[in-house]
Amino acid sequence: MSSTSQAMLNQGLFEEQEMPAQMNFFSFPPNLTHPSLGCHHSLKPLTMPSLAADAPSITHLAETLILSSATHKQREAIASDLGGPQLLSLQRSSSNLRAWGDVDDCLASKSSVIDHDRPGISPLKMKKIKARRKVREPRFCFKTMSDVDVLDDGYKWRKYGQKVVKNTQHPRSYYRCTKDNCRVKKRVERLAEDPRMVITTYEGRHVHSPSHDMEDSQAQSQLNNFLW
DNA sequence: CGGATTTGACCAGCGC
DNA sequence: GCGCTGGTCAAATCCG
Repeated sequence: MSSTSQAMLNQGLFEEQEMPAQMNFFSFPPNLTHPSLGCHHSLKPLTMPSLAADAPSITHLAETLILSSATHKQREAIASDLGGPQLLSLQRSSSNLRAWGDVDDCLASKSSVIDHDRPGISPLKMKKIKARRKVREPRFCFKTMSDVDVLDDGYKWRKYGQKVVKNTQHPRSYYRCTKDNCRVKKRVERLAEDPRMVITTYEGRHVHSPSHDMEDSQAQSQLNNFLW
């Protein structure tokens, strides 16, 4: 386990919160650790963007996480700590409608529905929709408590920008996956109200595996079988 | 010397 | 149309 990973503290799972940027927001640490488990299970944050093509299974993912990684007793302990199964359900709220809309679009395109085949939508409106869609890919956000800004998620990132955003004290950093043809991006910023909290936002979907091997590979690979 | 980071400039979306 | 803001580009700089 890397020092970066060790710096992370859990914040609870799938606790949806209001975010100004209208995105799916999870308090979901990249490296999930639960005391009732004898080991930690590294969950790559990019698991979440990968769900964009299979949005209805987000709740299933949470359930899979628990069901696949622990004994019956341990599952009960986790569920109890999480406040019951309702916390594992990702609801569609007003705060993430746009992101969900993109997910829906993704699902629609998966079923081979072509935009211009849709009846009742004017070409102008379609153009506007496409213009917005070009900018807004499904995004997924994680909140972790960490001393370091860049969390070790197994992928290699190159920083391409930094910006001070309005009403925040801390700059937002922009990263791009270094892999060729992989257009995944992530943004990293610290929470204004609590600088100890790091907000990591992923956008896009990796077309490759992580760039380096993770430790405790057995549990890792077992879990990955469910997630990738 | 090559790759990564920094940082000011530029661009595009959005609200008024 | 204009100004504000977030996101990206790319030249300069840093660093191993």
